[in-house]
Amino acid sequence: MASTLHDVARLAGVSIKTVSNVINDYPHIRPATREKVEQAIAETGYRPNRAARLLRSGRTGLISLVMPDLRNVYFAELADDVMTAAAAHGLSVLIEQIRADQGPAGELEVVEAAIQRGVDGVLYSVLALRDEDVAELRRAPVPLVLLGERIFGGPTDHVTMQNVEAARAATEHLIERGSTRIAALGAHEGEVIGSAGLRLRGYREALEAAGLPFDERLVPPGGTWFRSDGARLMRQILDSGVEFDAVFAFNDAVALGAMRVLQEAGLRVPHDVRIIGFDDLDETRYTMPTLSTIDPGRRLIAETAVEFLVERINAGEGGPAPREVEVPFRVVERESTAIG
Amino acid sequence: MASTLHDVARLAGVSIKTVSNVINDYPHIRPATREKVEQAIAETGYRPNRAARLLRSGRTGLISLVMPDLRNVYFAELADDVMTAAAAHGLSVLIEQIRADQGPAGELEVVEAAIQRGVDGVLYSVLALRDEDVAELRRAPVPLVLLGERIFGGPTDHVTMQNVEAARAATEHLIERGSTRIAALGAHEGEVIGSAGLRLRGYREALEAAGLPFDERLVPPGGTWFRSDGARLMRQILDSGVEFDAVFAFNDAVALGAMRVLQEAGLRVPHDVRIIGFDDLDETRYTMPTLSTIDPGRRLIAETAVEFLVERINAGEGGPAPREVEVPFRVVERESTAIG
DNA sequence: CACCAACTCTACAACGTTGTAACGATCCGG
DNA sequence: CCGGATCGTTACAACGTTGTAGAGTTGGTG
Repeated sequence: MASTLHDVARLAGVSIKTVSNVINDYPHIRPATREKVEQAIAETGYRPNRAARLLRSGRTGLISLVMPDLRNVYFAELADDVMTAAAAHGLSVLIEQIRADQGPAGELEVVEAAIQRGVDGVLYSVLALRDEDVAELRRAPVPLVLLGERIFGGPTDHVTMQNVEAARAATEHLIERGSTRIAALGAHEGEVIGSAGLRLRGYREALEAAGLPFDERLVPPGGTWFRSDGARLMRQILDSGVEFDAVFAFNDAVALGAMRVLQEAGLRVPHDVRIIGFDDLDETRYTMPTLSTIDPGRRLIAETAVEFLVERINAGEGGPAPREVEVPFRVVERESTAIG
Repeated sequence: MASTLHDVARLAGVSIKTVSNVINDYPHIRPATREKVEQAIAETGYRPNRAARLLRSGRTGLISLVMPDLRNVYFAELADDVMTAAAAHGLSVLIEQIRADQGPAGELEVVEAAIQRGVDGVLYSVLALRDEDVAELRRAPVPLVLLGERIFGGPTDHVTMQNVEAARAATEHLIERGSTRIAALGAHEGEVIGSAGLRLRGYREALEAAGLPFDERLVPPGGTWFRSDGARLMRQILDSGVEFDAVFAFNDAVALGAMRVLQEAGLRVPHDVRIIGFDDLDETRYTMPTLSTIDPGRRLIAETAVEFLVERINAGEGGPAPREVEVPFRVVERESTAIG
């Protein structure tokens, strides 16, 4: 059985409060007493009971991270970044996964369940939530910070990447190198405020700015952004016979799936088709060829979001007005978009 | 402010204990009372306080999963499987990461910290722990189940893959196809009971059985099994000029890093060099060429481990003697080891 | 030397929950 | 219709910790 303050106090011949004071560095303690207590602590192997501490302070030391499937490497890396940032604040992370097939209602349920778990706060990387669902979040009884999507004027803090600008930059990167028929892989039909919608917008903006036409046949909708989706969509385009000389994939996994299909079809990257992804996953440095991509500032997103959440937790009810932060992105040029 | 049993009790006009009884499905409650209480719970938005529960009863509905870096795709997929299995038992999973540079002492600290969090049990996927450290685990005050490594006669339940046998089968797979100079990537110098040591043993057994010599130059030590390690080790072998016609990588990430370097060097897979990995990651189906690998039975490992842990948690102090389970593996043949 | 301030320590009450023991009410068999 | 068993509910204590209030001691000042 683990020892408690009582055991230590008995052994040291003082009250439990004095032991507590020693542990919490209360200033007014005679050196002799402190030493006695410290010896008793060492002797009993006392460790403070976390549950009791938390009960007293009303905290759990736990935050939830609600996000899509960990099998998606981007989110695994995000989870890693969040856990590292949380650990720096002494927090543990409870991960709750959203499945793509749940839809907005199911997704809100997961968030709800995460809150029910009894955590100090929730980080929420939106997957399918729509603008009109956001109001639901207002009722959350714990601090909530959104990651990764852009929802304007929401009731919560919000840390996001520059989806539109980055997608535009990726597309421009291809255009600058001479590509004019650029396929976009990963669009979701009808979606506007999700990553898919925003990246599609960036893509269209770049085309427009360059005076290039938008061709629906180059933007087949559908997919959950796994490698297999990239492969499927690429095959679909090849089979359709539509002409193209570059690919902007909405994430790296899709890009890699697509690249595989291109190579299988005898097309050379970047000679016949240039391709750029989005996310800057570790593995994009080791593929054949290496993949150009967008570094969306994932680590900074994680750190900022945890920072905000901790602030909100400490602030209690009040706190600053909802903040909206966009972290900077970077175009990472590698072999898959080289000229020639 | 979050509501408590007192608030609910006041609203429902009963004692707090009755509310507690309703929540914990105590059988003897009048339907009318139950309904009153449930309505009050809904009205107040009451959520049990985890810390108080833990303090009183020692249960939290939380288990820890201590494991290496999520960036390692194998572990991300394992975490997913564990979370799915845990959810089926109504448990939430707290993930704690071990860093490779922490060493055994740091690793035990993470396990210790995980226990301190106040969880009902711990799943522990060993990274650097050595045989002599295992004794430390005996003192764990909560049930603990080990995953993935083989440590004989430990004090805990243990669910593992057939590292030696699978590695041997992978090597034999290459030998059967005519390879005789097989490089092994991912060995850790001096390690014996970790995955690296066991897979190395399987490799050596296969060579021996086939009457092939063991050549140290084909087994460069070092690495944390990321893609970059595979690339580095492969480059090292190429630079050394030693002859080889096949590669057995100790995991898929290493295999993919190595494959990239081979192709860069103008070697064709499988024509010039055959290559097989280990883990059966999703992406091995989409690389160019597709990667032959070992399916180590990851999902079954996760399910079995959670099963064992739940049993131990419910059994309390006693329970069955420590169990040792090995799940079956499978050689997955793809393009990278084709003949010709 | 009286008195106030600072120092050192302690008793007690909470935090929110659940186990224990016990209460009155109801039901059943004889 | 009485006595014991069961039902439905409650008061109280306890889990291990920390905040509050205050007691006793020491030291310095007028």
